[in-house]
Amino acid sequence: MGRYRGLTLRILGRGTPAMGPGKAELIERIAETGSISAAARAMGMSYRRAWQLVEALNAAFKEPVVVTAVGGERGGGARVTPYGRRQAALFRKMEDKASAAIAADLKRYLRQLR
Amino acid sequence: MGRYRGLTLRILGRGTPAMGPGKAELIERIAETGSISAAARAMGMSYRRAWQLVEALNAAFKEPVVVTAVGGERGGGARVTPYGRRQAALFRKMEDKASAAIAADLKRYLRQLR
DNA sequence: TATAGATATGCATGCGCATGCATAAGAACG
DNA sequence: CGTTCTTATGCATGCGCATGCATATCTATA
Repeated sequence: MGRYRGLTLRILGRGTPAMGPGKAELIERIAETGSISAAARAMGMSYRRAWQLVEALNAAFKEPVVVTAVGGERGGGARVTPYGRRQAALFRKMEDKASAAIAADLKRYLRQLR
Repeated sequence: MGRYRGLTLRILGRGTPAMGPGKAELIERIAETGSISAAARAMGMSYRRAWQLVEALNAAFKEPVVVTAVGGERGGGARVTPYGRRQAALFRKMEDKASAAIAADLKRYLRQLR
């Protein structure tokens, strides 16, 4: 999982979430493992859901984020495009910047929680 | 509704969302209208859900965010405590700061969305 | 050729959650 | 008192969505 920051950031395109912690992690896991199913297993989510998230990502962005190839035994699989890697990395950077920008306020805020 | 920023910020206490755009708006509406039910109507949500969110808020924070009084015909209703007002306002401020901190990145990001 | 493992997709089942309805009880006002 | 409007709570119904299972198809390897 992404490390705990006490905050969640989500990017909305036309009201609907286009990128968030879940999709970012999925992209990173696919980049690591080279397959959607392995990434799904690693994250404890169903292959179906992971596949739908990939579909949503590719539909949301102007260029492909993940490209897939059918077949097993290392014949097929999924690769994150350089473009997709950039989007995931940029999202992480935005998370960091947002987190840093409100760090002081957030610290006080969290102290008000039971 | 809160104005569109292309982003959503949520504050997590122990992993569970303690404050976000929905709860913040609910607090603001209750402050305006003086009742949970009127706030719920204004937001198009069921009274039940609004009441549960208020319950969750009061449970999440160390001090009461909303205090209620039974009765109608302006006898009862709900008031947002000064403490609750501060928490909602501080959340809005964090939204602004986070938004400002990533504004440039976000602008480029949104341009990558279909 | 058989096997393993991957994408891609449909479908039934189930579960969580939101809604809606009902109810109780209280408070001000005519 | 009766009406109105509120908080507070329970409960049944329904809906959306995630899971799980099944299937089809494909690819490399043994």
